[in-house]
Amino acid sequence: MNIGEAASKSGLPAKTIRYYEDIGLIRPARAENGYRDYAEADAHKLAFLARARGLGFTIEECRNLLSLYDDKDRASADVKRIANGHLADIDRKIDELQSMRRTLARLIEACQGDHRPDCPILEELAGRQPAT
Amino acid sequence: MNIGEAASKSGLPAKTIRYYEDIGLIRPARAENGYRDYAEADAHKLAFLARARGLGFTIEECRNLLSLYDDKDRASADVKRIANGHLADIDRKIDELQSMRRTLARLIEACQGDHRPDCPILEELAGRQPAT
DNA sequence: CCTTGACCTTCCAGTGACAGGAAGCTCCAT
DNA sequence: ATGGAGCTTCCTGTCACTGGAAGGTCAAGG
Repeated sequence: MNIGEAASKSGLPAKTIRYYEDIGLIRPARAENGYRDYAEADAHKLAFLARARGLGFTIEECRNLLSLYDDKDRASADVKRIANGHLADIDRKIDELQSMRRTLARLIEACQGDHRPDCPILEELAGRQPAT
Repeated sequence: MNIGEAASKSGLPAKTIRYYEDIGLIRPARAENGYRDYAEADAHKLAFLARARGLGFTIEECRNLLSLYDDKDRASADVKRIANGHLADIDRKIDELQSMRRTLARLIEACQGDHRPDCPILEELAGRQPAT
């Protein structure tokens, strides 16, 4: 199948699929006219990549997951290790965002938001210690 | 003061401070020897930027916040609007991460993580409907 | 047979917010 | 005079794409 069909089957934009080829994630055959020619297995891998990326795995993690997917002698422990690493990344990001959220919400709460210039948000950004 | 001192006062790397100048966030004077020469007010602005970036504001939001900071006739409503927009961004990111987290944690839970190849994580990425 | 338009190809540039490093200048202390 | 720290500019790379230009290919309709 051509890239357009692979794109609609996998849910990835054609541009992205070409990019994945550039970086060596997938290697489709070529038809005589030079068009990329995706087998069903390729389309499955693309959908696999789409789901893995949707869970936030990096491209390198995807590369590793894909090679485990291809390896029928893999150990599930290897997959789990990658997933646990990614889970830890996610937890770190969530913590960071929640910390930002708390501070920001507190400042917004304290700000009148009217026509006057006085603003606790700017004051804190400017370095004034927040009122305890 | 030179860039090194501005860096240690603001907590930003010198590289970052130069970058901020490149994109027009801050415009320090220049000494006769060509060195950047930061006034106290510049150092305060850099610290302001460091805190705003630490709360996750984008550079463009920082640019707007900084111009409000400079504008003694600002309306606090304008600051609050920017902050609320950013809060909404943060909430969206948190939601997305938590959704990833839920799926990932469920898959990790289901995976034995031993020497055998059977792996619910790979199965779901490969498109098998998860057992309900 | 010709045209039209959809689809495909490659290549180049830009995104956000920096970080790393090379080559060279300046300053201060010894 | 010299050594080293600190400063300068400029170029490249990061991550994961996205947009666009210029041009080749294919199937349908006139």
